[in-house]
Amino acid sequence: MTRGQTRGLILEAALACFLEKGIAGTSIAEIRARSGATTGSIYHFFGGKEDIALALCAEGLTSWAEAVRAVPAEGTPEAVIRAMVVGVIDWALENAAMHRFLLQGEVLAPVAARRSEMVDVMMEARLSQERILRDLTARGAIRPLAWDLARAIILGPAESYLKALAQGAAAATPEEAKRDLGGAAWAALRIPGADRDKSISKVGANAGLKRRRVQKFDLL
Amino acid sequence: MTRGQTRGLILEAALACFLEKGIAGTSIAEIRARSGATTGSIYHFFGGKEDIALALCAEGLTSWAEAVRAVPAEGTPEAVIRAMVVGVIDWALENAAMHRFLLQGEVLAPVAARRSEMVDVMMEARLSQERILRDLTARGAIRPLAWDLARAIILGPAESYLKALAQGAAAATPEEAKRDLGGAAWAALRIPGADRDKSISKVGANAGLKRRRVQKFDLL
Amino acid sequence: MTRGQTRGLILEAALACFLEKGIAGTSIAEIRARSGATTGSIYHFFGGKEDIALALCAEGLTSWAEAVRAVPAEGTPEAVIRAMVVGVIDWALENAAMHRFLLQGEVLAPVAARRSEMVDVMMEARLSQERILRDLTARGAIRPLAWDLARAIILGPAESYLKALAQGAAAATPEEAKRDLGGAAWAALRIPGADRDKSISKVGANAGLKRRRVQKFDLL
Amino acid sequence: MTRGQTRGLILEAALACFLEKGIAGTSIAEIRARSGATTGSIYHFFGGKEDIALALCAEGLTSWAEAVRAVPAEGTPEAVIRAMVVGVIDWALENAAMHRFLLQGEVLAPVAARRSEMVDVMMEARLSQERILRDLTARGAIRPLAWDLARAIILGPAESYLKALAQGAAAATPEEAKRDLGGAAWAALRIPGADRDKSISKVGANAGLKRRRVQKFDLL
DNA sequence: GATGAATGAGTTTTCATTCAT
DNA sequence: AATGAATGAAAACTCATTCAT
Repeated sequence: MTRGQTRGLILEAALACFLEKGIAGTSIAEIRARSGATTGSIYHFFGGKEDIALALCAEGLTSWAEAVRAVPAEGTPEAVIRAMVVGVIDWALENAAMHRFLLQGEVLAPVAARRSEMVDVMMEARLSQERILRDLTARGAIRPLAWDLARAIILGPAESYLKALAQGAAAATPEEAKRDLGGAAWAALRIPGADRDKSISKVGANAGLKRRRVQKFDLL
Repeated sequence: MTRGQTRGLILEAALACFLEKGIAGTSIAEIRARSGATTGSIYHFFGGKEDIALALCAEGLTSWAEAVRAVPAEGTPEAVIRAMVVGVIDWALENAAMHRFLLQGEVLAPVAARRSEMVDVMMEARLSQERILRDLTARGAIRPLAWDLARAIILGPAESYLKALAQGAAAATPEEAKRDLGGAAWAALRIPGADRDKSISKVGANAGLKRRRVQKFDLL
Repeated sequence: MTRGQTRGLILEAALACFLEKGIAGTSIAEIRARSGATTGSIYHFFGGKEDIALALCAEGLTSWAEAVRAVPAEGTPEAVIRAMVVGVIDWALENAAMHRFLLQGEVLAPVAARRSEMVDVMMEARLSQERILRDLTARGAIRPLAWDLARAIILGPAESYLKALAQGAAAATPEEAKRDLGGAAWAALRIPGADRDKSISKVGANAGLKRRRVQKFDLL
Repeated sequence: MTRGQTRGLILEAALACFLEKGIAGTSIAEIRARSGATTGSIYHFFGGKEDIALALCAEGLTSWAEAVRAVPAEGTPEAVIRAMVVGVIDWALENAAMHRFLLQGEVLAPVAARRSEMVDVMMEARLSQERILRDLTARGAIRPLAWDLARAIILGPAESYLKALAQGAAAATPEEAKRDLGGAAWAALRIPGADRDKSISKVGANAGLKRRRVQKFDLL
């Protein structure tokens, strides 16, 4: 094994295996064979299969959180809502393997339980979504809905579509999805009579935003 | 073991185990311990672990399909859309464990492979959803979207909410969710200028409805 | 494997292996080979290697405790002291393998930690020794020594001899040892001028005997 | 790692590990963790685990042999016997860890097999004990007992006491033990009617001392 | 129907040891 | 001297499944 890259090869191979057969369905031997690493090396770098999954998870969640935080919060309300939908879909397309890995139900629960740094990363990402939505609501730019329902309305359809896409069961192209699901989210949240072009110059002060405790997480 | 209920206890225990650790992550020994049945009993009633999962799956899918088909297809377009959302949420709340079980990625593929009658049950349920949406589209009652996108817009938010609810991370009550997510779905799909009260008397002929190939399945 | 005797065969084989190579030095594979049982059977009956050792230990300690309690506490003081020495040596000779097993330092510590029933068994055995010695002391039949020193004086030499015997390094025969070590113990504890033939009819009331806490154990 | 003390740290850590879990039960990784040294360092200084044990053993045996040889063989028989008991207890108290290490059954056999110079060291030490006892016996100063029984009578109780002490189960203080176990040994070996003060001026010629084959070794 | 001992292949994990840096 | 990645054989352990009772 070429020195210094073993750890990465193991993670790469493990991700591929986990996607094909699930974590529980993958054996260390398969990871070993696929990565070219030896048994000893795998246990040199990781505590075991679950630890590999956790490492992948940390990597994926960090990347996802960055993407979430990178969603622009400025522009018209419609642009902001659409950007959220586009952000999710783009990240999932660019990180297809990781996205499917994180969707595997068995993945996130152990992370929340064991890796508190990861919990913080996710909290922060969700907070940035919450901040945007609460601000739009406060400014009367979208309908006054419970924050988690607004989030479900914006991101739920995207996730539904992405799941179908991952399974090869999607009829619409990603471009159509971004356009139509973004449009649908805006249509669902906009206030019919309101001005349409009040652009947001800067997200207002987060005054009164209280961090509610959220114990478990999902990407969407 | 009290006579005649062993089989049920095994299914119950298996469902709980599968939810906690996934099918592959659950061992027969765990089902044995949780159900109080003996190894021999389990193999008396079932062919093995996968067979138990299949039995659970068949039970769940049948119940789900009934719920889907029971959604009234008559009334105003808005009422129909809202009924779809309410139907999903109600079924999931009444069958919480089964709902989460069927959402596990590893569940449905083996069913599709082994139990062709289950595939028919699922196809028929999905077809009934598709039929309704295509009909609404054809009549100009909702926006003309790809069928899978329309489905994602209606059911995606509900699923998102249900996930949060199952994790204890939902702020809104089920009643709020049904009302607001139903409303959002309708707002997203309705055609702004159209008459609002054209009620559907009967779902039109399935004319032109072509059964597209769907390789994998998801409830939502 | 003939039904119903597997567990015993495993214990038997394990004892032989442990004596030859120590617990840590014995592999499950060796126990499997020697017992004729399969890996699965070993894990069916025991939790692992340490659990087998614990089971052996429990067996051995119970047998030892019975032997200790069976030592007659009546007769002349000299006879009582000699009986203690003889009791230890006889038990060790009759249970040679178990005796050597229990002498392996690694054995007793985990037992004390994990099996409280065993701790009770040993406490009781030691208590019966303590009772006898305290009674002799109280009656002025032996020198007034700390109870643990009296015990060391009586049983220490026997244990020393038995260790040498187990290693094939003993020059004296067991008969000589019982006679001479019994005699030595009596010579060491008797009070020179005292009557020699005050026979004990019955061990006196255990008045004032307070059970001191003893946390760790050794056979002798 | 501070220069020049790595080797010592490794030995120290290894001794602690060996005492806790035995040699076979200790892994190089544990010694590494406990010593703070790296795998490479350990193999730089030692050939492997057994080599570390051997080094410890050599160190301990040399110290023990010196203590044994330092026991004064002159004075009254009683003083000589008492000095043997005191010598053993004092050495064990000053070298508590090493004492317990050398008592572990698995320790001495490999040494005897691999390090012939160590065998000589041990033989010589035992020989010096044997010489004293044979001389006392020959002069009629103590009872005529098999040499190994005399040794057991003198050192067995001390060892019994030391074991209890190491386990925290000893009631008597070391001072009491030295006094009372020394006294007991003398009481057990003295010849009742004999003169009490025949002091030994010099250990007699080793006339007739035949070196018996001793296959295995024990400190006591 | 029910029981739980028995099976043995497969999987996970440990560990002494080597070696390039 | 020191480091820690890499190795791979050996050991520990799991588990679905069979079967005599």
